[in-house]
Amino acid sequence: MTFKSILDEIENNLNKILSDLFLSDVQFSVEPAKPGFGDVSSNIAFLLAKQLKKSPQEIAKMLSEKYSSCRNTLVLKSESHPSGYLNFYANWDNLNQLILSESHLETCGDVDIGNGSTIVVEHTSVNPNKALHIGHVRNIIIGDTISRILQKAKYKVNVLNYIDDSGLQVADIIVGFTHFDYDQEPPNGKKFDHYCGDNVYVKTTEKYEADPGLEDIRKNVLKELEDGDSEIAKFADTITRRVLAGQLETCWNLDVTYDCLNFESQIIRSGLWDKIFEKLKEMKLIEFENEGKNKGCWVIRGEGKEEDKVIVRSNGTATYIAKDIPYAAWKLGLLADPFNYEKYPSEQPNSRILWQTTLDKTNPISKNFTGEKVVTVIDSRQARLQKIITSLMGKFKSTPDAYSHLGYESVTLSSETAKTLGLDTDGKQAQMSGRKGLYVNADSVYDILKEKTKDETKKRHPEMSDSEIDSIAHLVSVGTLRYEMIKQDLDKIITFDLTKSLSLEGDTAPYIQYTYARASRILEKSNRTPTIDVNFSLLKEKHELDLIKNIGLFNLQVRDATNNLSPKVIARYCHDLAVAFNSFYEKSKVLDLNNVDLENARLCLVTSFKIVLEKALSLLGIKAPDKM
RNA sequence: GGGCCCAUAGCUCAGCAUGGAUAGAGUGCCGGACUUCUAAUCCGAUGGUCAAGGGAUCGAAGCCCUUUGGGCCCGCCA
Repeated sequence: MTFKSILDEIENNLNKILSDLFLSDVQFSVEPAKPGFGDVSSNIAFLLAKQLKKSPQEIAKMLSEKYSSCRNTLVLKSESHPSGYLNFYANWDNLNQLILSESHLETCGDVDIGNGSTIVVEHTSVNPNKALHIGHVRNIIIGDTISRILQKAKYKVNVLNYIDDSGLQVADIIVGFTHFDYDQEPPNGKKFDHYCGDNVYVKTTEKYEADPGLEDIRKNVLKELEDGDSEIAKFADTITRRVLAGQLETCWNLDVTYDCLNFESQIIRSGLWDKIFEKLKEMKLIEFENEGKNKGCWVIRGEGKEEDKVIVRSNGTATYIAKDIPYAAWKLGLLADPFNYEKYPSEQPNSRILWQTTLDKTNPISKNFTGEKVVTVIDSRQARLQKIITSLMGKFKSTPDAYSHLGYESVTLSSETAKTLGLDTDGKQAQMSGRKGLYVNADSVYDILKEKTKDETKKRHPEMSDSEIDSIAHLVSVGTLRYEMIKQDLDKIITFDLTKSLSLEGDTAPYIQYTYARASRILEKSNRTPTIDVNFSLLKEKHELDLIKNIGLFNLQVRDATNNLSPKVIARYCHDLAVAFNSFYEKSKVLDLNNVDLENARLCLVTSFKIVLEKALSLLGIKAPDKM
């Protein structure tokens, strides 16, 4: 137990007081207090004001008096504030010990919300015809962070990446290769995914605009992609897998890994659609139109004033959204699994095994990557389609919230950055576009950051070896990028600027990582093995207690982040922890105090801080170096 | 025409779910702190009609309604 212990103690006591007063069903809050108002606050007096026909202040006073006779181990005293709040002061001698010894446990920060149940997180899912750009990175980092948090909350998480290898975007580069003779080997050793995106895709789509007659070729290729035996499909398969390899390299470099890759082409060929189509008809979730503009189509009725959505065209083929329905149902385990599984040919960096679906029956391995719940990370431009899927899944499964769409706003380019890419936006931010070549690649951003952080590290540590500098710069670059993508709320647009967005100061990962390095140095120089057998009551300075309090809030933050599927909660927590430590660092010396007991106690605090920050950062996929 | 999201300090954002105390950070600008456990740091100063208007409430940045400004979505494309 952690800081939550004192909250629980207070809540229990208040409930007891309420029942003694024959009051019940009051949903009062017990929360960490704002600075200057003790350690814990409750709004209970406000809520009772009407019922008791007294002012909140009077009630708080009355409750505070009653509280003093409650059994307490963690509360020193309660106090009524003139505003009406009931504030509590912690017995820090006891609470210090509780929090700091807890922090050494492997389970520190764990909350049991998932209870071991399975949950699918699908993210990334980028068309395999181009390299990942900074907009995709937001999706990837949100998805990866959420899956780490859910794991901490005791879910068994299956991370999926959906590979749309039979769509229009893939058809476009295939047309480029087959009709415009693009070389299959990129020039000057360019990464294959970059080459396909920057050269083949952009240039091919330019040609469509110049010659509308090419549209037929494109349609034909698209059709052949769905037929697994066609030469085009086989060729496309080799191309998309090479692009995918490049994309995965980018993800792995950012410490993002997966459990399984699901290929759209295989979903199409598996016949899952036919099964779900029958089910939709049976359950009368779709209707056949006999007249009107959608005559001859199967549609889902729009709610209210919304338009009907065509699912099956009048020529009998399924639309884009229709392809998503069987996949969503498969993720929830609602369909018999038509796939076998094989290991992906390359290994992931953290040795997590990556599987991929296959329809090859020669060496059948079955696996289960479905989940009782599903979180699909897609940007909010897809909200409408995702709403339809969510509602359908709610009807298939008894638990209506089993499927959820985690939406987020897009990443746009600042006008300055757009200008460097050759687009004058008249001072406005610009939407990225893979087709128009208007984007900033993830790999380039990483490279820029790496150079920058290398320079910074060299400046500070001229004595370091190149490999040491390289590994620090890698951790800091990845951290910076990941933190930048996660620190604000999902519904805020991120305007990416090549210079401004890559700051290493202030509310950034390097700030937090630097704090970690400071702690590491203290422990290193102390030449002592950390121990928790110390006199905790020696820690009583305000900034010490503040740091301890922050350390004790870890599991509450994990709970908050999980319940709200909100990764930024953890980002803010890491930042708060670092701020608290820096304040401690400035004001309290740890070493050379000529006071062994105090030194031991402070070393214990530094150790706890380091352990908890490391765990919290790991939820963000960020590692901190011991020196930087 | 219908739907979703955003609006808080010069700029970028927390706080809003669950109304209550003094609306917080970062950044910028100005000033200060390296002979010290690492200055990618810290301290101070500056900076706010919480977009506007209305409503319910003892009490609103937060809840409800309206308006304005901005972004996005609404194809038998994917």
